[in-house]
Formats: sequence, structure tokens, C-alpha cells
Amino acid sequence: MKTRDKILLSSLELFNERGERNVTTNHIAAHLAISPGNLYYHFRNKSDIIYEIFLEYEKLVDYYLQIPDDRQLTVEDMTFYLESVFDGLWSYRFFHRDLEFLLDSDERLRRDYRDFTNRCLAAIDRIFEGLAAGGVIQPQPAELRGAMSLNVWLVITNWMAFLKTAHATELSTSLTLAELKQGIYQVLTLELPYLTPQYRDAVMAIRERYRPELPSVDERS
Amino acid sequence: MKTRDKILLSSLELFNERGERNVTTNHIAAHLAISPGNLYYHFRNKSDIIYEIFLEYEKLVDYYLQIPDDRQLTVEDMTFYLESVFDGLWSYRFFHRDLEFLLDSDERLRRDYRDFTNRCLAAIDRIFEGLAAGGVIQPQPAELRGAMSLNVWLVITNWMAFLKTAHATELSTSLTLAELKQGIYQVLTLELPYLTPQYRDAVMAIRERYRPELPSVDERS
DNA sequence: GTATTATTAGAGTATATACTCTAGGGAGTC
DNA sequence: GACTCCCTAGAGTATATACTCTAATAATAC
Repeated sequence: MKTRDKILLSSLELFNERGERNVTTNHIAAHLAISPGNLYYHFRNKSDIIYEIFLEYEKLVDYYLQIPDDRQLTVEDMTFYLESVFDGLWSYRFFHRDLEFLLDSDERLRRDYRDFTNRCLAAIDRIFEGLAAGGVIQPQPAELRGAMSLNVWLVITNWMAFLKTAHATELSTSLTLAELKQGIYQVLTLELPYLTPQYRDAVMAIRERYRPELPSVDERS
Repeated sequence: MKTRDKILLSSLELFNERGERNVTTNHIAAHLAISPGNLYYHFRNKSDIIYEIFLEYEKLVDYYLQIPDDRQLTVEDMTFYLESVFDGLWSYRFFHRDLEFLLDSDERLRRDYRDFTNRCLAAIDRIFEGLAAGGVIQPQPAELRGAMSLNVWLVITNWMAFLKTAHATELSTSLTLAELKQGIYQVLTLELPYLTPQYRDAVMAIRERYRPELPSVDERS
């Protein structure tokens, strides 16, 4: 593998593990057993590395969120979208952690991320439309659908932070993909009241598969 | 005002403005026109400053989220809770930004914040119960109520990040409290399907007051 | 007044971090 | 062999950052 690609891969790995803030360019070089000079031969600075990783992330999610316009959407489509998005979130999980700082220090990234968010929101909206056309959820006015899509986005992008900050036990048990995917339970909770009678049970059953093993609210405090 | 309190106040102000990551102890001292030595006479380290600010935040939100157990809850109560929580979020808005790093570097804070989250979740849950008792929303099984409460929490705590990252225009227009409170629109969107017929219009009217002036999803991309 | 304690200034330090610079190795081409 | 181009090593640097240390001053108690 080319050194350049190894740098991107190692960076992503270290960022995900320790958080971008805790990973320096020297760490990355050391982890690869290459010199800092070598790293800086391939990338002008740390921001460039992060930006390239973002481009990969963006590409992946855009790919996942492709929406067929020649047919309605099914419950299976919905499950696939959810699984895919959470897979993407997992693979690039460092990204949403220090998001605000990253965007503050790189204008390209700020612009691109804003557009990315809006594309995601539009995709979620179209998915709801497709599911309504497919008879899975009841059709809703565009206004409400837009607000619902935004709530879905907010829940998805905040679920990881919630797990890491609230669910964290005394042990520094590291997060697993399975735990992350319990966020699907929360997203499906949003949809529950809008399901059509004929698909309600099916979706409830899927939702049940992702039920978190968190203590209930009563036991929590 | 005591120097100690001035340090806390200035720190909060600078953290909110620039983000904790961009504010050093030297900045804080310079901003107050005191020496670093003076600052470190009052606080052992930066983490201690942040921890004390968190304690204030915690106290404020706990105060806001007190729930009367001798009566049902009204729509006015609900509005008050939402306004208050967003006020608190605004006053300590730096906190949720670098949350994960802050918790990583301070175990006290990690524990306390986890408990704080769980208290908030329990409070939201009880508010839903109270609103159901007051006939504002339809009663729901505890399981669903818990999941809904969690979604409310996720939407509230992520709304600010969304505004800063997605809504941000080219201009570095700084966020306003009014914009932040548009998050109430999103929270009320979550409640919509559960409202009782007799309160539906009232809550919809309140929701309308917070409608964001964002472009709709269609215009966005 | 004097002793004690609380507060402050400000220079200074150890460490980290992002990044630079120069020299050179290796592979291919002529 | 010599030239070129891509890549790499590794020492080094400027700056920032959290924090320390000492001495001095203000406040308070007796």
C-alpha cells in the first residue's frame, strides 16, 4: 500500500480510537514507523489529512443514501438505510466528536460539511416520501416531514455522543458497533406514530431487534 | 466581586465565545488583567475551572427541572420547561461542544455528567407523565415514554451543534438565543402525534412561534 | 504595631505540537 | 555512469500551553 494511503488509514484508526484532539501528526508518523518529514511530504498539514478522510466519509454516505426514483420504498430499504448510515458513522466515528473545532479551523471542510448535511437531510426526507408511497408510513405534509427528517438527523448524529457520555460505566468499556446500532431503536421510535396499520407490526419487530439493554429510566437515577 | 468568581465568569464567557479548546488559562488571566500565578492560586488547573462551571450549570438545570408532584402539568408548564432548558443550554453553551474531551480528561466530571444526564432523562420522563395526567398528551407505556424522553434529550443537546455546523452561512454570523430556541420547534415536533385533540391546536400554535426561518429541505440542496 | 494569613505579580519552565529543512537512498532511463 | 524523480529519514525549530516559584503586597487578627 502507498505511504499516502497508509497515513490516511492510520490517522482514521487513531482518530477513532483516541479522538482527533489526542492524536498528533507525530503520533501518526510514529504509529506507522515513518518520519514526520515523510508524513509532511504527503500532506501539507493535519487539516489536509482530516479533509481527505472527510471526503471518503462523504463519498461513502452519499453512496449509501442513493435513492431509487423508479420505485417505492420498502421496510427492507428502510432497514438497509439505517444499517448503512450507522455503519458509516461507526467507521468515521471520530468525525462528529470534534466536529465544531474541525469546521472552525478549515473553511473548505465547513462549506463541504454544510452541503453534506443538507444532502443527508434531503435524502432522509425523500426516504420518508418513498416509504409513504410504499404504504409503510402515512403521508405527511412537507413541513412536518422536513421537521421529522431533521429530528432523525439529530438523533442519529448525537447517539454516539450520548452513549459515550451517559452510558459510560466506570470501566472504560469501549464502544461497539452493536451498541451504536441501538440508535436505530431510537430512530424507529420517531417513526412509530406514523406507521400504517399494515406495516406497524413489522416495523415494531425490527425495532425490537435493536432495543438497547440500558436500564430503564426509572432504574437509572 | 471576588477574583475567584471573576475567573469563573470570564472563563465561561470566553469558553462560550471561542470554545474551550481555543481558550488557555493565559488567555483567561490576560482577559481579566491578572497574572497567571494569580489564576493558579485560585484554581489548581484548567479542569477545576471547568468542573466548577459544570456544577453551576448542573445546579441551574436541576433547579429548572423541578417537577411538582402535587399537581398535573399544563401546556404552560411545558413551555416553561422548554424555555428554561434552552436558556440554560445557551448560558453554558461551550459545555456540550467539547463534551467528550472534557469527560475524558476529568473523571469527576464524567461521573457527575452521567448522573446529570440520567436525572435530566428522568425529569423529561416525569414531565411527559405529568402532561399525560394533565390531559395534554395521550398516556403511553413506560417503555415508549422512556424512548421518547431520550429522543427529546438527543434533539435538545444536538440542536446547537446542528445550527453551528449546518446552518452556518459564509459569514461567521454568531448564534443568537432566539435561533437556539428554534430547537423548541423540533422538540414539539416530537410530541405532535401524541397530543390529545383538546390541546392539539394550542400546542401547534406554540410550536409555530418557534418555527425556524430555515430554507425548507427542498430549497436547501 | 506586629504577626499572620490571603492574595497577587510576573518571570520562568518543562513539555508538546505542528511543521521545516537538508541530505540522501532507490529505481528507472539513457 | 550519470541523471532524474519520487520518496524517506531525522534532526531541528518556533510557538504555544499548562503550570510553578519566589517575592512582595494587602488584609486581618491580636
